[in-house]
Amino acid sequence: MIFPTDTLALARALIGAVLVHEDGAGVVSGRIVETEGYPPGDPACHAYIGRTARNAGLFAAPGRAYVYRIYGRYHCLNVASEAEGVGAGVLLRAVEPLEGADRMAARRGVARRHDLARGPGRLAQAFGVGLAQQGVDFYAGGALRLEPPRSPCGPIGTSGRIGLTREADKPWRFYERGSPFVSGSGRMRA
DNA sequence: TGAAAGATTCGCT
DNA sequence: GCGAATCTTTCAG
Repeated sequence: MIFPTDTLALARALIGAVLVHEDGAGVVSGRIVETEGYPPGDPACHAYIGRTARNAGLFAAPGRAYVYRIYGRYHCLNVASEAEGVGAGVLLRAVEPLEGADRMAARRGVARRHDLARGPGRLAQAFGVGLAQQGVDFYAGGALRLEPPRSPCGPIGTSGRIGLTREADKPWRFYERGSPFVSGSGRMRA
């Protein structure tokens, strides 16, 4: 497999990789610029409390999609990692739109390119990803898939994770330095 | 059966 | 920059 199974290694490797989603109307794709890792045993990980109906996707084989609803309004897209039966994954937080930016804008209702997929909920909405994509294999080359970086990515930075109330200080957030598409500046929370 | 918390976003001040 | 919206899942009694 071109992507590692170790959670944090995967989170880093995904920076610069390309997320592609083909739906009935066309292709949307984007270059991943921000991720967060949720390793096994992490108190902030959904799987930490044990396997439930909701987080079962995290226990799937590496490379499977785990989609969950947050705050009742939005979806977040994750990639399962480690091994089947282990609850861990990587959250995709932001991408730089490549193809289909106009379709993202239509779905999101915004015109500014850097606002199309900056943030987990926005990313899922822009790509048209929802619970229907639960358990999809990113490595199988299907409608929803991950592709290797098309161009060398810039320097990668790390920081504490965003939006968490526990373990937020762990440096398990990865992002491309200097990219205007990361959600880091301007919307950090304590 | 009831109550609280959560990996967020949008809108108004 | 700060506070509200919104609903599913999970924990407690």
